[in-house]
Amino acid sequence: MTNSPNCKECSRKSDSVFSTVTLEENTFIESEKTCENYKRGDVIYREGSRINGVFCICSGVLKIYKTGSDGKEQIVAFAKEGNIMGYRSVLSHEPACTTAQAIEDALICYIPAAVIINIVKTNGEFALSLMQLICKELNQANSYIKDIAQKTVRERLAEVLLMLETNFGINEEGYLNITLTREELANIVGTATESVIRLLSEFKSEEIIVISRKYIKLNNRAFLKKLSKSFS
Amino acid sequence: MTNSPNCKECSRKSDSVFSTVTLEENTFIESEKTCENYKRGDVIYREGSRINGVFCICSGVLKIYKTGSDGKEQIVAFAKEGNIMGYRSVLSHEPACTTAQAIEDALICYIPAAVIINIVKTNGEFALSLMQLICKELNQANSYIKDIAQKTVRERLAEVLLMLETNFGINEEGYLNITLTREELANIVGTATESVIRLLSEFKSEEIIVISRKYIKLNNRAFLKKLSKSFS
DNA sequence: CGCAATATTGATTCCGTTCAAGGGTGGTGG
DNA sequence: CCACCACCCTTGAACGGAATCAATATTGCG
Repeated sequence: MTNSPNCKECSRKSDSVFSTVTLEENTFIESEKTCENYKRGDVIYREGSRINGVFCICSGVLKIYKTGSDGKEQIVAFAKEGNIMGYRSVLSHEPACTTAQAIEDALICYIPAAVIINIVKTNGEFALSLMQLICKELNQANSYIKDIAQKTVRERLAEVLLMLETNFGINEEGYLNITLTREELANIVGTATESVIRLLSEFKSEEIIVISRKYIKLNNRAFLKKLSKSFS
Repeated sequence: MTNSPNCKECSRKSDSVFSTVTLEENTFIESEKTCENYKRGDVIYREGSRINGVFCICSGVLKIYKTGSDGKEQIVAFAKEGNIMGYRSVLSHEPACTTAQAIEDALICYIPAAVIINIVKTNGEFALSLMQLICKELNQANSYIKDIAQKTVRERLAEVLLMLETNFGINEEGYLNITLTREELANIVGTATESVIRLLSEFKSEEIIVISRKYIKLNNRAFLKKLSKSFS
């Protein structure tokens, strides 16, 4: 429980579903929500646990993953400022099907389930935009099923690097605005850590990327795009 | 355009989202919908094409797939009676992101986009149940990403066989109520046709399954379940 | 009946995993 | 302040699962 940010600010953030809530709904949310700070590594909610509300990210970055039977994580999404999480469990009254963990310090709001469900039922525009959001995620998930099934690890790594740039942008020096461990990168691509390391150093020696510590810069997007075989 | 089935019948079918539409909405849908028969192999809509309505399946079975850059299909879902398709494109006003093709002769209704969107906006219960449906698919998709990334082909084939039984049931002799080509099976599992054939004949010689032509009977569910490492 | 699609089996290759060992880095506490 | 420890990164070697290529066999439809 810390300094509470203003939801009206959040709702203006890019591609937030909350752009369709009315002023009074906004006020209602404000009055019912709580906020909390999380440190890198903190788990916001865990796969299998009960959630009784949704989480909105004011700042920071989370990874959303499923854990395999051998304990290996598969990252299925990231969440950053303006994003909403946990709606699946809330809407379906089911335990969380993923784990959400901070990879950067984060400030996150919590909105009780009843508030969200009420708005979904009474505000058709909000329901529609939330649906569009879920549909988009569904499409991305289906695309990724195809990619993991059909592409090589090299192709998928190229794709993931481009996705990270699109999703998180670059800083003034051109480096990706996100740092992941090699293991986390492997857990997105769906491969072994060693494979990611080998391929990154291949890309580096082919001058497709530049690596400085944990920071990565894409040097040849056209090549990566061609390699990734993604035409979106 | 053929003999038009009654939507009230459809809406009673198991797990149909239409169970939440009101009587008058139902009547409205009836008056606006059109129906069509499709033969095995017919494509209902193709990835990239525009759809201006949703499809409801009265009878028959479809495969929903994405096509990779080399033309290989990745099946991401099946649709059978009571299911709805194409809502993603309708809700988001985007081209279809998958192809839907009949693998059994099918009778399919078409409901114009405006009708569905109108009901979503005005009937909160319907919006909610449609959302729950999409969320369920999203969760299944994310689970499958993890599975393809982490499990062996053998494990995934076991999982797919169990899924087919759950989804389509068995006939009086215990055989799966669906027949797929080996290639289609491979396109679900995400592997090569030859690999599926080899593994099926392994399962057969281990007496885990029985194969009679295109028909498959699961003989040892417990073993398949253990093998698949799925605990759902 | 004949052709085309589907299924099967074998041989070979190779991509990626696994196992192993060593080097680097950052954070913490004495 | 720096020494130590845990964690992360890197590289090498060997193995193995699955893809690919190739050559039939079988099925079922027109």
